Amino acid sequence: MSGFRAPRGTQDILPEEQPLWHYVRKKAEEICCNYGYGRIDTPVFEATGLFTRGVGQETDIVEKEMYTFNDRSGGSFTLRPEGTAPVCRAYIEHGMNSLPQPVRLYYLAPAFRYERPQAGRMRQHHQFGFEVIGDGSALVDAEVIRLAWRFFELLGLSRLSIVLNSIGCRQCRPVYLEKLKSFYEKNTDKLCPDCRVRLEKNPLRLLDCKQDKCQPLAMEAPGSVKHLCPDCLSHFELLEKYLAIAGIDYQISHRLVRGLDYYTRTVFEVLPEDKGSQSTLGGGGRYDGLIQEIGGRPAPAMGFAAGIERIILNLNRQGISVPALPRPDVLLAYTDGETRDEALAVSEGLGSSGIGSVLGREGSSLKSQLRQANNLGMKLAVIIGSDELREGRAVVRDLQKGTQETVSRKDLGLVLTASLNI
RNA sequence: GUGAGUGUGGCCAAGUGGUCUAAGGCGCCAGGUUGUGGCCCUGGAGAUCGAGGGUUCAAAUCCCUUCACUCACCCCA
Repeated sequence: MSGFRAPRGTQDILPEEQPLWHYVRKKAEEICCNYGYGRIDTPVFEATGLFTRGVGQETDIVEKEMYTFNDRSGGSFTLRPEGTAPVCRAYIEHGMNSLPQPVRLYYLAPAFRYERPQAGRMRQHHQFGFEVIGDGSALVDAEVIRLAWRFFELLGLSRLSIVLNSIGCRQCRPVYLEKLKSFYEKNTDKLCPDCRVRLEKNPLRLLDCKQDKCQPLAMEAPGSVKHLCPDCLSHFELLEKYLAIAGIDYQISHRLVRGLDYYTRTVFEVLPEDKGSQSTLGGGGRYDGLIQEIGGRPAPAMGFAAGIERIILNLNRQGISVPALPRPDVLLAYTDGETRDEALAVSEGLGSSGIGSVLGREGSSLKSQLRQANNLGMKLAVIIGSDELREGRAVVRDLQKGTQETVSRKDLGLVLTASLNI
């Protein structure tokens, strides 16, 4: 094993894995187009401040996971750790608030976080996400959840579930957090060490602690839904109604909180049945304050992002097979320099009529070229030897049936098209 | 950042102090007469046994260090 390897937490996606990747991306684009979303691609790095302000100074992402560097101008930049803030930046930068609202955008892009890799967690991973900006209606919340759900359905994944919660807004959340803190303060002796820190720093996180000793407390702790202000409550009730109409099942969990500071009101996740660690397939929520936070005119928004690596993990676990990618079915074999030149010309000719082909390896015997054809899984081999060259013919060998015929080279395109059912 | 496990040719893998200048399988390459694959047969290429140091007459095999990978915690997609 020689010196260089892919950096820790990154991976090469080899040709044999590409059909899965292609499948997921294609389904994502398909469904987004149907729901009226336009694709957006943003730079792989952004000004660091976009994330420290947008995602939140207190989050793990900003505190310890960002790939930040200075370029030669001295400016500080960061490899995108998540997709929402950049999309919002683009929305503001391009004046999309003067487009008909809401604006619907989706993206397929890599994201980078400095973490210890493990199953389903990479330093470079890939997200499929979509955002609806400029409409605060619960109808939009329902739309994002529907789209997320229908996407997984379209992929063929089954036995997934949606977990839903509302964590309130600037008005009601502080009140709720006080309630939560006072509940936990009465029970500090029953908390794990981590949770004692959380109590001060980020009380919401107390709720999703996985330590056994914290479980009972988290179950009993006051839920945010019971402490929503009237506006947030009616928003949440409307969302439930819309989801019911759409026929989407979900469970409400007051223990669902998400790690990014920008969420308001609705938060949700999509989980597979066999919840291991790092199992969340995707998550999202409403972020009504983000656009303003990063310098835009206030605009409500709602979005979702899924991890493509985790999707593929689950496609594999559920044994879902995906279509193969197109590939040539013909190998052109030859026997010497002159026939090689002719084979090259034939390959070009076939290519221009839409028939892909691969030339046999230079210097290989005919036997060896046919072996190559077999190893490559070719359906047909076309053999041009000196006899064929002289007579204006070619041998078309069917590698599956083991039969062959000699045809005029003028007709080769037609013969191949017929045998390949193109 | 913390904890555990693993590390022998592209892949799987035997070997736990000398017979290892490392078995076997897959894959790859080539041959099995005259221009023809897939099965079979034969041959070939390919490993400083993750790296560095130590113990020993002798180490892939023991000790130390280090790196990487895997899994889990944390957190998230």
